[in-house]
Amino acid sequence: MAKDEDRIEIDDNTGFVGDYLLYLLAAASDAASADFHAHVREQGLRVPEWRILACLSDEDGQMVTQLAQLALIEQSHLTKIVDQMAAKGLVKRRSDERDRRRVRVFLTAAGRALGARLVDQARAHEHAIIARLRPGEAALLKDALKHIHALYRAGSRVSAAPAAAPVELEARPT
Amino acid sequence: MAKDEDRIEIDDNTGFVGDYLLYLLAAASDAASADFHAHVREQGLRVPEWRILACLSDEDGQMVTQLAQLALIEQSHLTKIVDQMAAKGLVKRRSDERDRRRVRVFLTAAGRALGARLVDQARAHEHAIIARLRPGEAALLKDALKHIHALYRAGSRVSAAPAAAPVELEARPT
DNA sequence: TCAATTAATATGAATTCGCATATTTTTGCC
DNA sequence: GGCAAAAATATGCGAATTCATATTAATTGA
Repeated sequence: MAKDEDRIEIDDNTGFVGDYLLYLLAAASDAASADFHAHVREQGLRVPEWRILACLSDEDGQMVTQLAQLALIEQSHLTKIVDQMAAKGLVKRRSDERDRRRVRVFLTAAGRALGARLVDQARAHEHAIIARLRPGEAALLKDALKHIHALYRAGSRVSAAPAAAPVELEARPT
Repeated sequence: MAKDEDRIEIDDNTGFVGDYLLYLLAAASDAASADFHAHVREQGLRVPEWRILACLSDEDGQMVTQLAQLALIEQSHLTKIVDQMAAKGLVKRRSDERDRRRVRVFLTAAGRALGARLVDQARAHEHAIIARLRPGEAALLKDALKHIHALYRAGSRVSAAPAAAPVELEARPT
C-alpha cells in the first residue's frame, strides 16, 4: 500500500515546469517518440540513422550540412553516422561536380527500401497517435509547431535576457 | 549569387518529414530551445543541470527516479549529474528516513538562488516566444502538448507495426 | 591572378550518455 | 520470522555526441 509520501503528483499544476512551453515541447516530443524510436532500434538502426533515411527518402542526394540541419543532427556527428551507414550499405557519398567541397549523400537500393518501409510504418504510427487526439487537434498542433519552427529556424534571437549582457550573475548586492 | 542547385527549399511541403508529427515536435523543441539552452551554457551549466534545478525549484527533495523522469534524463545519468552538481555545491543528497533505498536530492542555498534566477529568465524568455505567436496560439499548443504527454507518459503502446513481428528485414526474395 | 576570406566536410580528443548489472533495502508471502 | 521477489540507486564500460580545429575547395577583391 502506498505510503503518504509515495503518492505521485498526477499533474502538478502548481509548479513552473508543468506549464513551461519549452518543457512541454521536449516532454511531449520524448514521450510521443519513445514507441517508434524503440521500434527503430529493434530494426538495428539508431534514431539519427532513421532520421537520415527519412530525410533522404524525401530528397535524395542532399549535401552534408543541409542534411544535418534537416535531420536535427550536429554536422560532425552526421559525418560519422554517414560513415557507418555507408559501411552498412545504406547510403553512399558522391562529391558534388560543381562544388567539390560539397559531399552529397545518396541512398543505396537497400537504404531506399529500408527507408520506404520505415516511412510507411511511421505514417501508420502517426495515424495511431492522431486517432487518440481530439478531432482537429492534430492539425492545430502541427500548425503551431510549424509556426514555432519557422520562427526560430535561422536565428533571430528572442532575448531571454539581453544577449549582450548575459544577466549579471550576482544581482544587486544589498 | 546563388547557383541553381543552391536554392534551399524554403518549406518543402512535398516531403514526408515536413508534416510528420514526431518530426515537427522534435524540430520545434530543438529550434525553440536553442536560444535559452545557449544562455544556460553561458552560465556554466549544461542543459540537464538546468532541468534539474528547475524541477527541484518546483519541488525540493525529490527522489532520484522521480526527478529523472520529470527532468527527462535517464536514471543512471541523472545520478552522475547529481554527483557533479553536488561537487559544485548546487545540490546535496539525503537518504530517505523511511525508505533507505531512496535518495532525495535537495537544493543548497546556492542552487536555490541559481535556480530561481534561471526560472525567472526562462519565464521572460517564454513570454518573448509567446509574444511572437498568434493570440491564443500558445494556450492551444500547450493544451495539445499536455494532452500528448499525458497519453504517452506511462506506456500504452500505439503499435506502429506489430510489436511482436519486427517487420521482416528482407522482404520477399523474388 | 593571387592572397585572403569564407564555405563545406572531416578528424581527434574529451565528454556525455545509456545499457547492463551490482548493491542495498524493502515488501510479500509461506 | 525468514526467504524470494521487487524497488531504488550506483557503477563500469562501451558507444554516442560534441567541440575545436584541420583540410580542402571556392570566392572575393585588390
